[in-house]
Amino acid sequence: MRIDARQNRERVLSAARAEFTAHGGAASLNKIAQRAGVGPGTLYRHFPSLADLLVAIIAEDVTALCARGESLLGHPRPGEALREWLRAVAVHSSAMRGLVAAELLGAAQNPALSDCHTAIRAIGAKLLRRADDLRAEDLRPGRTGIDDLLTVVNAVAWAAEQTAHDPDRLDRLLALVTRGLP
Amino acid sequence: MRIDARQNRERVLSAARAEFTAHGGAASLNKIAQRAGVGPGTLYRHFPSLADLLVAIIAEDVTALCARGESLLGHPRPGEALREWLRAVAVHSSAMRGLVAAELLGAAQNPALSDCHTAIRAIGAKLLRRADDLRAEDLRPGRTGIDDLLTVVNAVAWAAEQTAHDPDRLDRLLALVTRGLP
DNA sequence: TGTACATCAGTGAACGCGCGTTCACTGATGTAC
DNA sequence: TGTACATCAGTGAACGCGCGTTCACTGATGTAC
Repeated sequence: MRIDARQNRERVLSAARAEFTAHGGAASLNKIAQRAGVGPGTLYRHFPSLADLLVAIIAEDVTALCARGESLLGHPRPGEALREWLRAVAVHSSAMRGLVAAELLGAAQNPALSDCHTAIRAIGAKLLRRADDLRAEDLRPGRTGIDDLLTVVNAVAWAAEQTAHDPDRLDRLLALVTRGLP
Repeated sequence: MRIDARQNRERVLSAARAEFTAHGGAASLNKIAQRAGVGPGTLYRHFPSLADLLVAIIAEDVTALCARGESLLGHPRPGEALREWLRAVAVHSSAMRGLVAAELLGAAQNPALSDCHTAIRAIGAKLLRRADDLRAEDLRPGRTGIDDLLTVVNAVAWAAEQTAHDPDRLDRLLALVTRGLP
């Protein structure tokens, strides 16, 4: 890829993050291009659809999230590891006015985002199983599955973004929601 | 109010419910008018802004929700009463693709919706306090407040609407979230 | 009860706007010699 | 190393579209006599 092309791609991604953060899902592609200092045609050359743009933005974070999860698999206290990772998921999902949470929950409709969702789910399932194993006597059919757990974490991440900003709220809601976990 | 005016008002409200249910926050006022069989001017005469339309729709449900809460204050098992009412809140908030949940969480920005939010909060606080009182020995500074509780309930109601429809999901998520409540 | 009229709700074409998207043209980059 | 050229990224005016919103006009309703 040509140097200027790569630079423009980065500038578009950066502008898109800013616009999505400012306006959530109502962000405009023309304004993203304008903020990036490129013409709309340039934006389209790099990202044929809005979904491509979102995937590119989200994918970077998801990679980091999965790496974090992998390393937490070696944490001496599995329950704590799970909570720490769920908090990282929530922070990630809070981005861009909760747009990330909304997209990930509806990821089934979008093949590219679906990969992100699958990756998160996989590492989350490992962390949850490891935490569960420590008290195997509690294993019961109805124990929380990773899908419901991630759905709830995404939900509170989104909710925390919808109201006036309160720095402690996300942690309070997460505590409420993960109460009863190993 | 003239008879035909009242009929049109009802038809607009009904069409709006249908359009919001189909398209969430992306519903179009012109299409609502079209579906109702009235001109756009008629819609504007009854509801000068989209917020007015939403408030009118939501307010009806909120009234019923508060009445339900009041009657549940006489329920012999306060904890069960609280859960039952929270489920009713969740069902209400799920309406229109989660738009109701989103609006109620951001209600602070909208005076009219804010009244709905306040009414719900008031009856919820009563139900929660009644449930808490039964085990007063557990009263601790960090016990869940009604605001966080309602936020979480709205959050899961919204989340349940974002994904493919699974009739059991809402109840599972609510159970997860209210685990640890009196 | 019947009729004439004033009121006000309803109409819908039309407006301006910003959106997503296209494409003929320009020009910078990287390469081959 | 220097130069000529082919490639392909960038440009941005322009398009069609559907949106929210307006307003001069029509007509139904309810009332007064």
